[in-house]
Amino acid sequence: MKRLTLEEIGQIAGVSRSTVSRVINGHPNIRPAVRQRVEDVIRQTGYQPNSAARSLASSQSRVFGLVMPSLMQSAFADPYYPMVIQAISHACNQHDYTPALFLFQTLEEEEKTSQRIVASGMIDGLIVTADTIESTFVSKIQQYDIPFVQIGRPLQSSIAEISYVDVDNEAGAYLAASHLIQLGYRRIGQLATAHNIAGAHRDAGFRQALADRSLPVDESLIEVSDFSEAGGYDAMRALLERGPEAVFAHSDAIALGAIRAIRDRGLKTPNDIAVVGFDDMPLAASADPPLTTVRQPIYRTGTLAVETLIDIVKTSPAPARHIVLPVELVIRASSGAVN
Amino acid sequence: MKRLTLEEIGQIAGVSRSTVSRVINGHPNIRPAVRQRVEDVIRQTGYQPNSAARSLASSQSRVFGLVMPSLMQSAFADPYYPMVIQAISHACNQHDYTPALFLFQTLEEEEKTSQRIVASGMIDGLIVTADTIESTFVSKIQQYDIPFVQIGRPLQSSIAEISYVDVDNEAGAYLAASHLIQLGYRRIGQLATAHNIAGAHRDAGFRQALADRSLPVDESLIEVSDFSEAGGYDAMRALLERGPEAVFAHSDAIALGAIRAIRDRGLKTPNDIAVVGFDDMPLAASADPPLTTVRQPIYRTGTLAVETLIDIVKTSPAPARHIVLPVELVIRASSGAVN
DNA sequence: CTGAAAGCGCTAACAC
DNA sequence: GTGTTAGCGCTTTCAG
Repeated sequence: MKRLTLEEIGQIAGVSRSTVSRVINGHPNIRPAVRQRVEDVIRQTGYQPNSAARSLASSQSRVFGLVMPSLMQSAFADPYYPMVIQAISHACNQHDYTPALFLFQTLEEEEKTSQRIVASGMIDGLIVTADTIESTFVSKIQQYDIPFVQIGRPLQSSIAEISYVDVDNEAGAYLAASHLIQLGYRRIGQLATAHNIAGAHRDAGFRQALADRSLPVDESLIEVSDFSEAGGYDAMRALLERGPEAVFAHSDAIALGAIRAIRDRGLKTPNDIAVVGFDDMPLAASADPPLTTVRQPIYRTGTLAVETLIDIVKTSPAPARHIVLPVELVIRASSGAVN
Repeated sequence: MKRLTLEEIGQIAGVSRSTVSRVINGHPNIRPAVRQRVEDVIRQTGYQPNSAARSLASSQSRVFGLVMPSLMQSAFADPYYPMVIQAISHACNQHDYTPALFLFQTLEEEEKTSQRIVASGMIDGLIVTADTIESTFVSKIQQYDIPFVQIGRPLQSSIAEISYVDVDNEAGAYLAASHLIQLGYRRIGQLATAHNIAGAHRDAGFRQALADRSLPVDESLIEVSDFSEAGGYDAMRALLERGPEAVFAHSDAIALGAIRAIRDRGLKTPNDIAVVGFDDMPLAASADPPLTTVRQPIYRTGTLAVETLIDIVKTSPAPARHIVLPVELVIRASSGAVN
């Protein structure tokens, strides 16, 4: 079962290799009868073009890199990334692209590997999830002329020239905080995430909601957490000392940790302290109590990242694309709005 | 900043392209002075060989495919897969391989995409996590002559010719059950996973432990669950009707769900019902109560899968490699062995 | 509308 | 030890 070549397919079909190539690549101007014949041979032989030869001749690999820079390992505990990855994988399959995965655990690994991949022509474009403020990865790849889209919003300083797909974190936080305010809570805390841009936006939305009702922000009611359940637990324990009536958590995992901390303290959610999360992960609905949360379209984010990248690759050079997806508030029991 | 070629590097260094190629590929028999000169030029220019040309000439892509066949989406909720992926990614980076990710949500997607990748020569080898008994993916790729290793044990029927990396599920379950028996529990239940080979092995180990103490297995104390926390919750609720004194759960997520079900029923772990899990995920230690569980080396599994595959690719054709990693019982509060 | 021919950038005999 | 040369299998002008 030796692998066939274009030439051989041509021989069988009685045409030249150029014609076979044209058929495969969907060129117009092929006599229908010929096209038919060639397609039949391809189907019968199960022929698949050699991808290395294709890349070499066309300087297109049809491979996208999916990059998650340093320190993502912990974040991997959050189901957010698995979900994005699934979406990206599916979209790539759909469009005959192959997603290559690059996770970096150290800066050294990032340096060495990224150098290898961007310069070897192995990759047509990059999807980067670089939400950490400190990450320098994006500014590094900007120097190469490889197309890329970022998931999450870039730093303000370079936002104009970078394509991204993000959700409206600010509006989501605004919704969450407004909801709590409307329910009558006043001492509203925040379990916030630092070092990431989404967190900054959520914080801004939160503050805006309070400001719009002329409510002061009590800085002592803001605790910083990582994205884990355990982080939320610890942060909430600290916050408990200062007697908040309600908290807005920057992720569902954090919110779940907070609820556990509240329970461990002998208090109840939402009766004693109301909780709102962010994400609307599957477990939010089945939590105890079910979690009021800001739903963000995670899967759609991944899909759009791929589609945007394809678009950029196709029309490059192109102006940067900026996509911000809407979010919605899902009201459940944990905020005290429903029994 | 046009991309350089071997030829040009050779020109700069004053040697032929072959010599440069030899230097890059670490051939012996190069005059040290020449090697030095060439390496300097490469470093200074930041030259990276074109990977398509390399693949074409050498028929080696240095890309591995990481395949997760159908129905994995739900399993993705389990932190097991993210952890394996991280390990694989890291090991690939280490060895200058690129991991390409293939998740399949439908059989059709699996069919189309796998056909494309195995036949196009884009991939040197495959790492397959096909633990579902029903999966036909492995038997399909066996027909191509592409090297692959499976994570988890293959079906008995084809185990001889397939390379795999697995953990000793049977021994782990045996350890868990024996632990409970030694603590004096007799009505020991199981929250089992169906349709997967690891689950079958864990079930076997569980039964063996009982058999070795001449204890009967009460089939009514075995409930089937999926791998999620919610699944464990539901299964435990059902099991509660039949009054088990202890349960062995097939994963930590399931165990956590079970503990929640026990608590919701107004009972306590381990006082009323002891619980043992499997995996030793990070959250097992911080659970309430901390979870007694069987620790399996997930990260190591991924690393070994890559290293085994590299070994196979290098020495192909080669006899199948069978690696079974040991597990250990981690005793914490949930089994009632420590206060 | 189709074929011939010239590469794409590299590896690997084969010479010397 | 190092250079010369012939492909790897495809895309893409250029003819006709």
